[in-house]
Amino acid sequence: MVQASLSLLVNKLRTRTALSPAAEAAILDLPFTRRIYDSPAYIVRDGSTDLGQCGLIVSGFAFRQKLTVEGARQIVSVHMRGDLLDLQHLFLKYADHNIQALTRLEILNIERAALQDLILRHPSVGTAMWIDLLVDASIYRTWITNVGRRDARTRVAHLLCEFAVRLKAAGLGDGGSCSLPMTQEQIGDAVGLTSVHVNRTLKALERDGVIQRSKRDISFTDWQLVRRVGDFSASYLHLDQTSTAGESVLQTGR
Amino acid sequence: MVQASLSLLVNKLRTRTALSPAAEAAILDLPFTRRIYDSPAYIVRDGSTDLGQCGLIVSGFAFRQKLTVEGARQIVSVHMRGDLLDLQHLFLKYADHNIQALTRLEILNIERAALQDLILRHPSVGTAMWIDLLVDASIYRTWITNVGRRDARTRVAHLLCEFAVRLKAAGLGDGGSCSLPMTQEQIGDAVGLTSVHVNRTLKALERDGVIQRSKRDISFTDWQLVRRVGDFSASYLHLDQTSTAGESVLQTGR
DNA sequence: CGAAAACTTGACCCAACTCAACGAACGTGG
DNA sequence: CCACGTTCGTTGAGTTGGGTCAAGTTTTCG
Repeated sequence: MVQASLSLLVNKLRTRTALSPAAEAAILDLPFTRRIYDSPAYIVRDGSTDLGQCGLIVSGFAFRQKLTVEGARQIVSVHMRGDLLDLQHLFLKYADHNIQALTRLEILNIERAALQDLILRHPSVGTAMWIDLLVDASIYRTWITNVGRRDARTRVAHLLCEFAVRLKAAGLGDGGSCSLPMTQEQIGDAVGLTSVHVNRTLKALERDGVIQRSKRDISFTDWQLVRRVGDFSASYLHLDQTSTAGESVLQTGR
Repeated sequence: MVQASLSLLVNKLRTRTALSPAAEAAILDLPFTRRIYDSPAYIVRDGSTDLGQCGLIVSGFAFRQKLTVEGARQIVSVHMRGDLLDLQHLFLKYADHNIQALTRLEILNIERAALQDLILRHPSVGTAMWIDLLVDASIYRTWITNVGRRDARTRVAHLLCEFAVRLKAAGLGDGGSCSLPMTQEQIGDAVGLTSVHVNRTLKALERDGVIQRSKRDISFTDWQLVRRVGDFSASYLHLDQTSTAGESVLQTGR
């Protein structure tokens, strides 16, 4: 049970780079505490200097978010099972954004000091986390591009594609759907639109046969079509970091 | 002369975390080659697997950029003296964006292997670079927010504020101006607007006394005013990582 | 079962875009 | 150092994608 949780971290880091057996053992030996958050709970607050823990998501979803003076909210990333939340703050003095639970969230907290120590002792772990950071940065760049230069239809479709691929990579979906627990307002906050316009956009995508919806579940029958509509190529997710061949989670189109 | 160049890297990393004398010496001993790029030259191309070098900017400016299928361009970051360009790709198999020279650019190329080795031998260097990565990520998050949730006036002012602060931190400006060698089209590509609208926005900011312009130089007399107009707080730049007190490059307003 | 939250839909509006023309600055070669 | 082509900046007129407001309707959940 205990092992099962930290092995999630091992598996995650393994997708980033090869780990030595000693490193894997050391990860499984990390001390941790378990914690549950309920939906709108803050896990980290912007400006907080209390960054002693690093959270690993075991189940549920979380998102990072920033607010403008006007009170507008921008979701800058969404995280799921296997993601490390506080790598982004591991060496910083204070948080520069908020992290919030999107759903009921099961977190495994690891002491910052233990993690820093682990990285020192096992460089491959440091490398894996470094790569994780790089992938996050790549996603940020893609989101800037998405929000800055694509129209509503493309933006929303792109987001759906990203989630479908990431959910599958996290072992949570089949790649052809995304049962994302986001409200339309939250989707809007992620792609820089209003909830009203997200609603119209989703309806249009459904009308055009690009997506199917039932409740909050969104699915695709024609992956190539969604990809095209969303101007999506999965390469920025760097899911093939460790694979030698070109086997990929989904056809990425690069 | 040779030392003078790599000492730029030492100084840069020192702003991220304390370095051991041995680490500093090791940095100064890194083998490198110098290279000049002229303005629209590509330094790294999206998809490239040729990521053997890591470039340090000695003089000039560079930017990262992504293109959509529609051919629209989004500039996702701008870099200046002291910035490390390829930390973003150091452990990845291929580039996920383009890096281009914004001006004539003097780069100091360090072998990826030498850098990886340095990080292994001197953990403080790894930490400093890690922090550098974290700050880049923080800037990305801020840009997503800027592009996704602010109006044109605020967006442009925010960008100008960021550059003023970063230029000063890089020893290139007085904090009250930014002589940025960007065309209005490039500014537009950075904030998700058209060049025409950037032009109108800059004129409006000038008319309202927020900025002054002569040629491409933009300056502020009233920093607090620009900050307010741009909804800017410098905290996301984490410039006070190593300072113990609250001394800051500019009044950051947090 | 009832209240609150989320989703829909319509009518109207406006910030930013497009297109287009022109002027200013810049660099390059003769 | 000047002529000239090219890039960059400026401005106007008209258009539009997405926002706002507001009133339902449906879903969710205690």
